[in-house]
Amino acid sequence: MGRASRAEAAQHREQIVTATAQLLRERGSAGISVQDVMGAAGLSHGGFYKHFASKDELLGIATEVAFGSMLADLANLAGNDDAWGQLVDDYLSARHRDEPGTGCPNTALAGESAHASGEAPLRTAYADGLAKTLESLTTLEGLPADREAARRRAVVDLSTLVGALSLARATGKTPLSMEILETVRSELTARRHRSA
Amino acid sequence: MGRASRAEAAQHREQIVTATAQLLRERGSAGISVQDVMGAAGLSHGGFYKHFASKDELLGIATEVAFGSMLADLANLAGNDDAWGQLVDDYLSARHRDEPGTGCPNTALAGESAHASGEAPLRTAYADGLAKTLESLTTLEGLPADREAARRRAVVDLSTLVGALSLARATGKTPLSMEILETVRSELTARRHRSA
DNA sequence: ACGCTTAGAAGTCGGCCATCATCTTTCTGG
DNA sequence: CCAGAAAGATGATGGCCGACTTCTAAGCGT
Repeated sequence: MGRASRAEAAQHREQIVTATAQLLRERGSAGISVQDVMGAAGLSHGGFYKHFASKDELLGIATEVAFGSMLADLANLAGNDDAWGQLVDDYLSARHRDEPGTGCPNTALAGESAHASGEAPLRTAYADGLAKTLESLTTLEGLPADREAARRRAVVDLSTLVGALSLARATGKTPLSMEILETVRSELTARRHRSA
Repeated sequence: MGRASRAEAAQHREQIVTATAQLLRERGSAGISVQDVMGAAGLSHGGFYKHFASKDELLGIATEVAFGSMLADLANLAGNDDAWGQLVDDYLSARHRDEPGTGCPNTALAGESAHASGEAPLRTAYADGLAKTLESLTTLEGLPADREAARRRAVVDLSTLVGALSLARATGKTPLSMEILETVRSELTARRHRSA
């Protein structure tokens, strides 16, 4: 294949980023190679550096994209009534546990960000995404009146969601994994109803 | 150097395992090489396979050791009154965030276990360690009477602790990281006092 | 003391990130 | 409209580092 048009090239770039955003959440940064992501986009590995300066740069961009789609889903949920119940049920579902590639980057990429160096693009993208997640959660579930209380509750609830999903994923498809999901799910919905 | 005596060899093996248990929690399995762990024990990389069948086997053993010391610490805490407050303060401290190598494997190795294959020694060791952690937490904070409620609370509380520490580590030494630690810490101690 | 076993050291093979020469095709200025 | 220039993609290549195997020599039982 010779050369692609500008539109095609842009599309290729988007495919690379999209594929990386998924593979990164599934396997982690060490689990994917440049060849992997180029192959997923249907391209050869050589042209990668016409699109990105380094693998690290791509990981940062993919992290932004992953957070972007997740925040969009969260915003869509805002209109729904009982948005909180929906959120908890989806987040702590067996489906979300088994499909990290399309799931919440706060959980899937926490370890990646922790191991990345301080200046790595992935780390800054993660910090930005987490901050936006907390803002969105705060406005989602909090009344404007007691905004500070809503913020605190958002921090605690997100911690619980992320921790429960992490533990469930670490144990795979086992009874213990299901116990964690179900216990936290019922406890979290009950707690919200109590204070609502 | 030719060969070491049996006692020296056993000591070498223990050094390898201990160093791995720390490095694994700090950098993750992909972040450490056989050369790294052998170098940490003061040896050359070649002799590794006289001690372990594979890197995966070592990671499993190191995971067991990490959980073992952590469970011992947890058992020591049981005698103390206000063990819960102690636990929360230690777990969500800046020190624990910044020193994963000596910290809780439930958090540090959750992502590793999630990415490992179903039969990997690390994964089975993690599942076993998590189960024991939950049992220990259940007996620590629950009255024998309502054991089921104690178990449920242990699951939720551990999820919250693991999630908060994961998020704090992902954001490093930033104001957001401190906010997460402090918010969850105060919320968790308050919740316990309320129900005690 | 002797040979067999075993711990350790050097070597091997493969994969990964990044680069380059080359080719093909698309933009662009006259 | 068209030729030169540049961009996009390819396959080969380099250098490096990884897990694992093969050689060597020092302990240990008899």
